[in-house]
Amino acid sequence: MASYRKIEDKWQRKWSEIGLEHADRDENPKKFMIVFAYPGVTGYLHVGHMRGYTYADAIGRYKRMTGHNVLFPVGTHATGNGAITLAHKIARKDKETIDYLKRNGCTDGDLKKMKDPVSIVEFFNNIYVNDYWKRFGFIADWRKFTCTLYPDYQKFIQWQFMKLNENSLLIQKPYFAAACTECGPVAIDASETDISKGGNAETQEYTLLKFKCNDLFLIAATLRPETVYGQVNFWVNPDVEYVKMKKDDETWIVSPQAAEKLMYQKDGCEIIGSIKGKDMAGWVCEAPMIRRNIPIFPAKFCDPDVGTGLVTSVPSDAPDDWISLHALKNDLNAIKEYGLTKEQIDSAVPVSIISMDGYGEFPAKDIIEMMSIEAPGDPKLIDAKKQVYKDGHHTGRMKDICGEFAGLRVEEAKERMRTAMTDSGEAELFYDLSEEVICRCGSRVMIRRVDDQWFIDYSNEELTKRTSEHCRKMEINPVEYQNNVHGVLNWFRERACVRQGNWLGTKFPFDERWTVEAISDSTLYPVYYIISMYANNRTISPDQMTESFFDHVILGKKEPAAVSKETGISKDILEKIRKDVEYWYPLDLNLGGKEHMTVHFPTFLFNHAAIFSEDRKMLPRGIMVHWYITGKKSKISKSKGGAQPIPGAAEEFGVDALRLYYAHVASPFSDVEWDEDIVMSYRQRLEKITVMVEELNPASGKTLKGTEKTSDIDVWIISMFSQSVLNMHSAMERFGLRQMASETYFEMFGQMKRYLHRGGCDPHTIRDALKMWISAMAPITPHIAEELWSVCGFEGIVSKHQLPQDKCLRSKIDLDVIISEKLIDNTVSDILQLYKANMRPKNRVIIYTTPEWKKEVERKALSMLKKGERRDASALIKECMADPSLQAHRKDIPDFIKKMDIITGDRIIEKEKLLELDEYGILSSASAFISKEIGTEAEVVSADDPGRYDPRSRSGNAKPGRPALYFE
RNA sequence: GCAGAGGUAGUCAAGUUUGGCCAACGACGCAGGACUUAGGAUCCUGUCCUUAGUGGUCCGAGGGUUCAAAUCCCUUCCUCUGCACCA
Repeated sequence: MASYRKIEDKWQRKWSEIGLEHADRDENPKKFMIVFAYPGVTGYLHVGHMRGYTYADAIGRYKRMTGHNVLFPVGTHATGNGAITLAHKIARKDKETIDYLKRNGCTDGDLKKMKDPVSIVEFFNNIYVNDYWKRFGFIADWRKFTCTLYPDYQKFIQWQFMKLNENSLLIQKPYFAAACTECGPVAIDASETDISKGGNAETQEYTLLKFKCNDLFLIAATLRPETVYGQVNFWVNPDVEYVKMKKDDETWIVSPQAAEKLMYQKDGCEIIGSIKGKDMAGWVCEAPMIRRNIPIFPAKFCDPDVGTGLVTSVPSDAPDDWISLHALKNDLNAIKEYGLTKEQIDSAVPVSIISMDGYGEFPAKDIIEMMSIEAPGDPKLIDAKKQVYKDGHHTGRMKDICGEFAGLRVEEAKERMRTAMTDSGEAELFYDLSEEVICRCGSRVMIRRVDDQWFIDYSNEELTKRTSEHCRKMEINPVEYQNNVHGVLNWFRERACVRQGNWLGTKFPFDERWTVEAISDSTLYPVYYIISMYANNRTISPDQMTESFFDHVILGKKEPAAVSKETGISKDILEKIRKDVEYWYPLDLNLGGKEHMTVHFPTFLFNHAAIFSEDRKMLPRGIMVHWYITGKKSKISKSKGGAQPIPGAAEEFGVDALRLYYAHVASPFSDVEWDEDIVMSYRQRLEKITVMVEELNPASGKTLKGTEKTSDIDVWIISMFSQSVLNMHSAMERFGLRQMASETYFEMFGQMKRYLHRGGCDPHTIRDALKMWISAMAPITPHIAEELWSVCGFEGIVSKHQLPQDKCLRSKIDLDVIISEKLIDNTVSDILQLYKANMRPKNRVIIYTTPEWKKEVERKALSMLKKGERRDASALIKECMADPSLQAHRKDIPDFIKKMDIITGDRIIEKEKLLELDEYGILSSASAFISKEIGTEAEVVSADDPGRYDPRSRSGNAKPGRPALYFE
């Protein structure tokens, strides 16, 4: 066989030549439309990414081979700032980036072309299509390729937002977003795509508590508003110079850093002066909620970067407060230095406010003792704080002292108390990041209030209900996701859908200062694949893609004549596109990685439900989620410099070996660790199969010198193959690619091996079997399948061949033959089992068949079972005793019945067949084969032969399907 | 925190929905043999202990239901994943 690369090229060219990839509407009512969630254009992909894409192609090919007209379009998602960031890095010759690009095959010439974001997207679009998808032999309709930056795609997105608006699903309200002071909104995630530091930061919601002190308000920020009943004093950092900030008609005191942050979130802020921390020590202020005067004490743990730099003290539940208060009480110098009075110090007595499992009166004290923390500033205090916070949140209840909140769980009290205080004007909300975040540009990222943010209202109850109901009718895999997608839909709230700043994407149609963000422009797009070709081949221009145009072709609204007049698109073309949409939609399967479960898939479902609200037959039919290929020990062969590039892997292993690897290595619903040795073992498996098929090749005429008479074994192989293909069909109803692969590359291979081993050699049988086998290979390993198909001289190309269907397959399955062959195999393996126990025959093995009376007893048991009677040994014994034909064996019957297996379900039919078998005939005619297998002469003796040779009375061990044995 | 997934023999990994062909598919690894090639070979056999085909133990741990549990129920330990302007 020629090299993999040659074979791959040859057949890919062939498929293209005959237009296999073109998906056009026709008269076939069975259509299948499949997409995978298109990738974001952020650089090269690696071998892990091909897993899901390969599933999509294999499913598409399978559907094509089972009578479907298949549409499998592909595209890319370039919205966002990935390409912008990359362009910057290339421009400033960032070493890491350049190395990474070159490692993946990027040349200096390519680099020169990658000057601006758009050319970068074009560059990668080309790589994805040619080096990944075409290289892997995908049969996708390339004419329909689209990218989110294309002007026609953007017209589609604008239309989509008009429709959302029409359905009252766009709302505007203030929003607190992470944003760079220079670049605008940024995404904070661990991969740090937008930012250079702080990927693990979280947005925290603080409650700003206002402490009145004459005409000033000291502002403390807390994450635990429920602890206000435990406030006994207030902390300032004596070393910090705080600012006085005018806030509407109040004057607030906060740290300078906090003032800056507040100005991004609140109106009417103005810095009007400053005040030293140490000057405030010794003051008294009024605590919110409890309305009690508490003293202000100095403490160095107040960090001006965290919250407001001022802290309210709840020693009962805050370890920092407990230990600082304790330290202060013993620090006479400090008391003197800051002019604190003894009364003040004595007044600060911890108040027990929350009861928690595993803690006493003062949780803060307990944890400090448990962790043996001795002084303020101990780094262990961070963990102590987290622990108390967590335990309190889970198990805590408010004590009686907490007024109207007494008895509430902490979780609930937190919400209620915060609301009570914000309502009364004693508190306000404030958002901050849990750690410092720095933008790619070097500026600090802050939480900024955006007054007129647009949202898609996914919290809309009617929409959620409708979407959720539709999900029940869908085919969603894995079933776990089908079950909990409803929870995800309910959990969805409004989602900010547009943003400002440096960002590639579609302009928001109602306000062009905004750009549609990356999730919201990739929800309804599968339907656009049906239309994109007409824009790609310039049948229509983006200008002509007006609201009416999409209303007509997607929703079937408006008269074609009117739309034609408005857009200048001919009526014929409009009708053609509309018919295409009606033909291909709904989408049959959307396939994507597990990361899509909580964001993309829900919005995909929501948007379809929203936009096709009047045409429910257009709602998607299926979703399949797949898990990842991960790097070895969390890094994909990092020693070799990162993940293996796709073209290199294709070269090394061959595309089909990789495709088989993805399909078979594990369930799609679990992560797999990339391991080259395992990929190699799949390559070897394909080689074994190739060698076997080539040797069997009916066209070569070099083997097959047998009797050429159809025998049991020929019936057997066709039965087994039919059963395997039948199993494939039933597995593929839920897209069970792994089982399909298992049947084809393991079961059928093993069956063919056994057929040859057993002496099978009928050319007609082999021809029929190969046809089935090779066509079963075509969805997963199409190149090798085509090559073998052609080597065997079969007509046409296998990718267009139809797999035999259920009815035809069932008619070819001969259960009797399958069971007789199983009897033979069982006999052989029983004998080998005895060899294992170190028993070896000196001369020969005698095989005794089952006596008729035992079969009769089992028949009676079966008929009782079939009548629906419970298995009842004593009734069965009675019935057998009464049967005159069993008289001779009365003594053995009870013992035999006790040892009988329990049979249920489908096995009843099999058992019935087994009881009708002519064991003696079958085993006698297979005795030559058996002898060969066991390496000793085998002789078959009927148990019902009264004069049989049976020196050790072994024949009594026989039962139906399991002959008795005697070694001598 | 919220939500979800999972622990199966040396390794990877099926089986769990619907309890009974389960000592538990398969692959890899390992051992022995065949062949005779220098190929990441191929073919056969074995791979928990024990044994005339039996019996014992076994599916994270501990209980329970049942004639029967890897599978159902409860408790417990451990691991992993996703969480919204990141696709």
